[in-house]
Amino acid sequence: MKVVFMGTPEMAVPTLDRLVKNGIEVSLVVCQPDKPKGRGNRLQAPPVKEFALAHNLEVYQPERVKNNFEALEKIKSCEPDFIIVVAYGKILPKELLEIPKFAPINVHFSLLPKYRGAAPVNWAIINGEVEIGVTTMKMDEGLDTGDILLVQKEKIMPKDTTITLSERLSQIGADLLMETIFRYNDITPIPQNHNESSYAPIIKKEDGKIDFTKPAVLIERMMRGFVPWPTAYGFFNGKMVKFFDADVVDAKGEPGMVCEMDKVSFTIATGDGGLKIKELQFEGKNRLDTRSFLAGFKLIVGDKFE
RNA sequence: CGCGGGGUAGAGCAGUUUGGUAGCUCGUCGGGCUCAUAACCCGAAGGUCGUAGGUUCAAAUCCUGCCCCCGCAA
Repeated sequence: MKVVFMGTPEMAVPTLDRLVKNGIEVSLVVCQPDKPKGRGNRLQAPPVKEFALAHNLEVYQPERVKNNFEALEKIKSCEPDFIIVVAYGKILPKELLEIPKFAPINVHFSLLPKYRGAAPVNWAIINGEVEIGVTTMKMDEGLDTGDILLVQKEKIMPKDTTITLSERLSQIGADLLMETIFRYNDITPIPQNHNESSYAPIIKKEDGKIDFTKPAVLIERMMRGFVPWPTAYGFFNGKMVKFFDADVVDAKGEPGMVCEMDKVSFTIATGDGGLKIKELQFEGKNRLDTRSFLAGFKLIVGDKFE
């Protein structure tokens, strides 16, 4: 069996790894171009590229795939049985989807038709869902609208973050994809019920900004759903503060105000309930547990986060 | 050379502007107290102040190179 793999971030790596380990011929790995990242704006290779290079797979990083004759020809020349797409990052044109002998297959990290789009894991956590999953589908031209092949559900645990949940889902996705292509001829594609669809739009920096007049339960979910980026953040004396972990507790007070404090923790009042902070990070500082933070920071009851 | 903050005891910080005794809140160890506590009291150990040079009678502090960490922007 011969495939072309298209994917970019960490979450796509386990599936590629599984393909290689199962002896599938991956004749081409397509991912987004290296982008300037971090301090110094150095170019950084996406995780899929790192993996591919480490396993001597050919890597191709077109700026765009739409109206890109070269890209089409390059993929076509591989004569793939399947094109496997896991979090590639771009909508793929019809001409590309028609290339593989059997089908273009997408591994999507939600229970379709719910949470179509770029950030299903983040939004599922933020919305307080108790269940998510992985769906493999036969791709069409729409955004995650293709016919469903296989589905695997997964529980969202109370302290799950996008990171912990993504790790699990990416492994589940790898298994599910293998099963999908091995059993492809026995699987009957099921059209999605488009009336029940919902979208998980791409996350913006601003989405992570905490509004302390909102309920504590929602803010706590933001802390888990917006990692590793943009994180749930607020401000203190003009400095950005990121919050990573908190317990929802009973508390009353002006939203944003520190309403309770001891030597190891402090509680911020919100529009409904309080947040007993357990882990946070001030701009320019390291990420700290609250106990360490309070050892060196003179915080008092009445101080206000915005 | 994209912008900025930082590296001081096991942790988190102050001290650097104005060079001159190593400080704070914890933790650790020993002892005491209490029905009890991430409580309180007494005592102790623990530092080549990131690193390499330079200036100086004297450097955590001033100058230069290098290493590492973090926030922003993209």
